[in-house]
Amino acid sequence: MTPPVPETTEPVRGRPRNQQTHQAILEAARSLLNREGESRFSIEQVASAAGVSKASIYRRWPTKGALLIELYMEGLPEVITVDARSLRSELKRYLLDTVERLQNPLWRSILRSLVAEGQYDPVTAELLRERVVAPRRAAGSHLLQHAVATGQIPAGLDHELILDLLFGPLWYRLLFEHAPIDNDFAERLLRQVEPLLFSGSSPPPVAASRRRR
Amino acid sequence: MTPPVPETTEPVRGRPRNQQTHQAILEAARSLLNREGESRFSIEQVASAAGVSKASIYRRWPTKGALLIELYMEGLPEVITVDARSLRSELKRYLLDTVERLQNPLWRSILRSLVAEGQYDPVTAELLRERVVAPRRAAGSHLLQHAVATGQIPAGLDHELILDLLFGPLWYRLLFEHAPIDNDFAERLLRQVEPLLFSGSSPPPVAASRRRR
Amino acid sequence: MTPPVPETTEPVRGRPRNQQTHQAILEAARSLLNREGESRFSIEQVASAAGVSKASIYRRWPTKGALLIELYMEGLPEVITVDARSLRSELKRYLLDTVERLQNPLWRSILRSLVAEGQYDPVTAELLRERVVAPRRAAGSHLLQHAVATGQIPAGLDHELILDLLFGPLWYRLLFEHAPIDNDFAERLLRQVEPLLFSGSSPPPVAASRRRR
Amino acid sequence: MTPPVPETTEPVRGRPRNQQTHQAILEAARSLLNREGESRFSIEQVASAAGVSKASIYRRWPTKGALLIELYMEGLPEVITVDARSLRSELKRYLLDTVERLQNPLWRSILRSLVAEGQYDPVTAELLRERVVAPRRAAGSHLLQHAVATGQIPAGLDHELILDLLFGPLWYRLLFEHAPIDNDFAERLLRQVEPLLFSGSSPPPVAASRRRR
DNA sequence: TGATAATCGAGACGGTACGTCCGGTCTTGAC
DNA sequence: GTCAAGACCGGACGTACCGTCTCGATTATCA
Repeated sequence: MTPPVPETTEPVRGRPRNQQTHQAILEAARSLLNREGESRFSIEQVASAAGVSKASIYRRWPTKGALLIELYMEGLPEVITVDARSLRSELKRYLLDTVERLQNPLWRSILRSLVAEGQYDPVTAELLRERVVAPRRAAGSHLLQHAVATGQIPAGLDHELILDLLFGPLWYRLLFEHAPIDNDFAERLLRQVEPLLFSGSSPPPVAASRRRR
Repeated sequence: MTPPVPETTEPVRGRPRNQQTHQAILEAARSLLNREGESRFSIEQVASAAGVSKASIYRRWPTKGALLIELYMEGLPEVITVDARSLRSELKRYLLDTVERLQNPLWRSILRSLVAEGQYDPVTAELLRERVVAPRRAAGSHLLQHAVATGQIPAGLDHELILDLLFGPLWYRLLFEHAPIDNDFAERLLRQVEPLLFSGSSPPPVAASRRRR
Repeated sequence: MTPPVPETTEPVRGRPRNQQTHQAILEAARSLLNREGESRFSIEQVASAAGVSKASIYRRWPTKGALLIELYMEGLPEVITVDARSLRSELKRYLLDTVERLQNPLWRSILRSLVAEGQYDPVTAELLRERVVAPRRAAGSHLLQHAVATGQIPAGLDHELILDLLFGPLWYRLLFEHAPIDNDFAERLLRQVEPLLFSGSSPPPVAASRRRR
Repeated sequence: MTPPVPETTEPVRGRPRNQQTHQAILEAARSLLNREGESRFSIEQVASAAGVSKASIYRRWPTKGALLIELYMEGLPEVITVDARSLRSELKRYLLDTVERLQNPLWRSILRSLVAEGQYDPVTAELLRERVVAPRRAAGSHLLQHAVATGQIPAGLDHELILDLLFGPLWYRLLFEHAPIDNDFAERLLRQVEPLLFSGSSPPPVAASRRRR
């Protein structure tokens, strides 16, 4: 998706792909996923709901997982502009955004289907790591490094583990639904994780965070 | 789970279930799951591998998920004796045990299949919550409450969230395999979460984290 | 059924068969067959409808066909008293009796199920010939022979073929239902077959038959 | 049946059916039926013997009965050219042809399976009447009418009943196998039925049988 | 009074078949 | 080369019956 190099628009031989077909497929897939949990998400149903041949789907996406990933990407902001100046506010912003997206049944359905698919299909599993898990972790990692560089947090923290603590609970609640994913959850999650970041040996920089409340 | 009281053991009408059949099914299921990720886990294959009719499986487990849950339960210690005297050592023990179990491909396969199944089948989802998620959370919750009562940790901690922080990362790594689940992970997880519990240096813990409330 | 030799009532060891069970099975079978054509006639359903175990059925009747035959026999008069004095009146009586029985859905259902079963199961096929087809043909044959002896019909007629002409059309209409089996049918059948019998070289004995109309 | 007019041959959408698959199914079905009476005729076995998926069979024939009917039709001459000039010779030709076909175990097997199936499945029953029973009766009826028109047989005969007398005995012997269906049978059947048609010695037939009406 | 034995209901058991759904691939004619 | 349509094989689904079997309980005859 969104290749960095513009790839010299290779001259496209034969009939060009119909953009309407493309959209119809995505639209149908979305509407099927919206009927959350109501039976398995199948290519067959997408095709018939979109009035499209199965081949037209497989031509575009080699795998159910790939289609799901595309739907997932669509729901994300084009560019993730990270204001790395304040770690605290960035974390908060990220969590609240995520929580908001996860209120949407479609979004939840996409992610849950992706995880389900990924447990059996290694290709989807790889996509899931590459496109969903890794980028988020990379962004988080970058944020933490920058915060170290700017003295917001001490060096020597276990960044990997901190990212697990941030993302783990979100997936946990998404997949098992033992408890809601809402703003309250986001705030309590932050409140738990923050002390791990700003608990420097010397007086922790509590001031800034307080002002923001 | 499996109530200790025999509940008036109703008089066994009809031909009793064959324990060998029962074991053959479980055995076959285990061996199929062991060939991790290699195609979907299907009742059909379990039946044929066990030399058993499909009906004999459906007679015992109404659902693929129910069978998986049984396999999951088998791998657990009958009674979870929690030595609640020391929260710190109990947490460590629990995490190391869990990590060890998760080294086993079969165990991982069972849990991953369960999650996958649970994303589509509401019955399995419910089983998953009831038999897998809830008991663990209950035990953890009990542990924390006892630790409060014995003054090991301050009152007023956000137990729910702490449990999310403990279990979330485990599932996160299990399902996405972006990083290993090993003793090192367990120790680092503990090292991160402990300060949230034992925040103050000496017994009665009052700290920055509490002030923030 | 009804063995000619009384067979010395062998001493019956063990618990005797329950006559109520016996009747319950037959009753249930009848009621299932009465719901004509509504799904296959299965031992399983008979057992459950009769509140009886399948074993109790198989103990009495080795085969679905055997059970059906028993139901068939039940619908017949104990003794078939043939008044062989007048072939003409006997034929008429037989046909009208048969037609009347075939008005009964249960009776039709039994015979149709028997034929269906007999096409696949050689044991039922044999039963069908022995118990249903052969006795009727034997009676008819006997009747014809007596009529020859008493000079009612000429010698040298093709008895076998005449029996085929009498019974064939009945089964034909029963199995394909292209036309009803009613009194009109019986009378027209008789009217066609009679000339084949009473078409002696010399004036046929028309008088008697006319008076009966 | 298979109307001569091509009925605007709708433009064949999608991948056309594979004629080899089609033939493989019919071939497998035939070979299974040839192993006469050896177990029930099942779609499952046809599929596996033909190396074809069950779906490919159900796509073509909605019902076991429909497949059997197709096999039945295949064994018939495309067009039934009836030389109506001589009723006597036509009847003889028809009966001898039929008898010859019924010597073939496959043919017998098809018809017997069809009858069995038709006793339980109303759809097959209807097909059986429409495709097997009715056309033959229609042809016979037409023959008789023509014979009346050309003065070969008297008007006023009971055509329906005569057809029952011709076809009934054939089915009767086919289904119960109490006696063979051979040329001798055909000839004796004819010999019995003919007098009913050509009752008078010379052309314009008026006879005892007519007076009885 | 027991021992023996066939019955009873319930229901488990391995099989076979049912008819449907989906996965991914392939094959048409039309564009 | 794409498109819709839809055929194709394979595999799984969950259900229904088949005829046999194995239980504990019951009910008779024989010793």
